Amino acid sequence: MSASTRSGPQLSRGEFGLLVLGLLHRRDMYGYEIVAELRRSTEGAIDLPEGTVYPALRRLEREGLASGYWVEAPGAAPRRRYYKLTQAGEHALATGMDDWHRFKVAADAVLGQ
Amino acid sequence: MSASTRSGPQLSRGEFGLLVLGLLHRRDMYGYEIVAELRRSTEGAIDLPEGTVYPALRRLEREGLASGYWVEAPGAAPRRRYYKLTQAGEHALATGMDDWHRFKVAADAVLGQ
DNA sequence: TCTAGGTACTTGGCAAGTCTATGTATGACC
DNA sequence: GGTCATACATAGACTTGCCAAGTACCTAGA
Repeated sequence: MSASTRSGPQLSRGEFGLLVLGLLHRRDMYGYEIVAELRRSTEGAIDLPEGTVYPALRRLEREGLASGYWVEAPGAAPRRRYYKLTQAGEHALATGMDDWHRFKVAADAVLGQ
Repeated sequence: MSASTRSGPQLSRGEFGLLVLGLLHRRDMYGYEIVAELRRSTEGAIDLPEGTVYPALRRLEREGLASGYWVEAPGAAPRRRYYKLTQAGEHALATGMDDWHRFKVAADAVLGQ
């Protein structure tokens, strides 16, 4: 045997899920919009493909952190699946931001700022 | 098709590899020492099990970012496999820290600091 | 002497997340 | 009619992270 007892989650897995939670905290959004908004607001620094975002949204929904609903788009564009943070999602966001902050500080310490 | 051309790596992939590179930049280290040092210097915020660190070291070596060498331990303790950053490793560290910094800023912007 | 615990590395295998690529469908524009 | 943008979906590959277990040796203590 080896390795002591481990504690909380190690981040870096589901980090993108946290970002999505952060966006949904502002307002309800749909997948395609999230991709665009992420790219826009980070000036391309974070550029997640649809193949990452859609599964992430389904994950969040499956885990009860967000709930989705269909909205017919104006005109006759493709309908959109909007997602809304649940209360559990708000809580997970708070916890996740805490973890993120601790991780950031720790990583910076290791990397020499 | 969709989603424009993607650019560099998205970080959060190989983030732990970056931390290891950061440690090796200070001085040559061996696996068990890295586990302990990471835990110590981050006050437990980053606590990687051996099952994560040893494979990571092998990965770095396979990719030419670090080179390993055996050292007989003083006394008659188990021998240690030390790792040293290669030039490519130093370069990858610099690039990785750049990416990390950009990611951090972008993520904080999304999360509202 | 027997046991426990620390050091140190290794490996198998699963679970999960990410990304590429591709597909569907629609409407707008030229 | 062809192209582009919107919008969602998913299969499959790849990578990572981690648990769990094992090997081997040494020291300390009962």
